[in-house]
Amino acid sequence: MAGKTRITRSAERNGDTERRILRAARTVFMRRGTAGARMHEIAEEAGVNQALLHYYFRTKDGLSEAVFREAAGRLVPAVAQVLGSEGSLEQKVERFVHLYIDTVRKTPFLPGYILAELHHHPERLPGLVSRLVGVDPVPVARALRHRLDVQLRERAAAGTMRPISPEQFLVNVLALCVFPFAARPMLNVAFGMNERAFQRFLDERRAALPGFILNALRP
Amino acid sequence: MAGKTRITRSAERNGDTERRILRAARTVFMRRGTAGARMHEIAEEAGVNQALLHYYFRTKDGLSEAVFREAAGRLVPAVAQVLGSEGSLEQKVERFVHLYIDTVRKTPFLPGYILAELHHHPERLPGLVSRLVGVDPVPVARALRHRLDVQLRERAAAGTMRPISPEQFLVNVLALCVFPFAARPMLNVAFGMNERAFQRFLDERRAALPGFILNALRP
DNA sequence: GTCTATATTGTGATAGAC
DNA sequence: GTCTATCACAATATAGAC
Repeated sequence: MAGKTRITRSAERNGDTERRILRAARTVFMRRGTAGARMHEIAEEAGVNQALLHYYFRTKDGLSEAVFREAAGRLVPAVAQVLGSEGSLEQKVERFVHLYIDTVRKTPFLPGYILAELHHHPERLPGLVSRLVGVDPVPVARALRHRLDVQLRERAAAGTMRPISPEQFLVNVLALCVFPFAARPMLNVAFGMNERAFQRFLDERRAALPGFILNALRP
Repeated sequence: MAGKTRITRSAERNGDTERRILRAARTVFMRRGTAGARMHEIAEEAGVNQALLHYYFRTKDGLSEAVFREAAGRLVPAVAQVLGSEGSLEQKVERFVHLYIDTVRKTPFLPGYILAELHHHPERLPGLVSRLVGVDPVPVARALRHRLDVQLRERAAAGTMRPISPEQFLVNVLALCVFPFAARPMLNVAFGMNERAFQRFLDERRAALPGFILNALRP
């Protein structure tokens, strides 16, 4: 019967306070952005005192970096993995579309948050990716780009695909996957799209997008 | 020789202080976001005293709304205009791509700023668009959507185009135009794309995108 | 209209009891 | 580890001279 027997608040003491804080921070940072987020709100959301945030993460900056790192850590590896994998362009495109939509669907604020953060703190990206991958990201990106380039050129030479630069190709694929999430509020207003309609929209998109992309490159 | 003859600071008194402030605010809000922007920095950027910002715009919130309204006011009408115009789908797509890229190129931070703002303050959008257009935006959007729908259905029935919903169609077009700007920082890192390379990238895109989109919908 | 000085709040962070 | 109380400073906003 040692330890705290009394339960002081609704959230029972279970030792995973740090995770609770991180989770709350994720929620708040994603909806308010780093600059707009308030430590007070995070503490409230986590059901703990504000001082505890500092106990675990010293500063707001530390907390925000932990959140951002974790958030980006969900997407960057997924992208790199699919692009780096063996397989035809068709397979890569389909895998990527499915993986991206399935992943982000669970945390739909993620893309908007990441884009916004990168927009306001572009300097964070290189350091972040380095830490994620453990190596300098620039040569890795270059290698991936190169492999894609080779595949696209082969196809163009064989006449089975229109010529397109790997940069344009990648931006097209990313754009079509990312934008619907980043622009969710716009869709809400412009199309009166509620949560259910948005989910249907995503289902439809998941199925149609690979064909759309590949068809666009037919000769 | 009445009035102020002496020029106290590098920026000469020319009476358009309000515009100078608004311009500075636009710059700062776009790069820092509304929450991250500091009135102090705006005043410095405008070359005036901080108190003047309050003289002209009372509060930071007032200033930020003026900026956001002006920013969105550059894009929303352009979108509506093209979509509402007469002409074939081919014409609309090409016009839109060209208009969008040409417009935004001059202020490349605009899309990222708008997406970020809408992400953090989705409640602002309806009120904003109403004020811009002067009427309730929802029926207008519905009407535009409907016209597009009719055109798409006609094409599908004639067998000259794959069936696609107007929502998916619009999101595709917007995504392909908007994303490169919103993701500019990512491109910078991932492809080592400097300003000149980005401009070339946009030229290429402006030329290729209409074909890409229309080709994707070939039967 | 524009400035300097100052009031007033908001917000991140720490000290110290328990 | 968690709380309450409080500090220190940053940031918005106002008063009032010129």
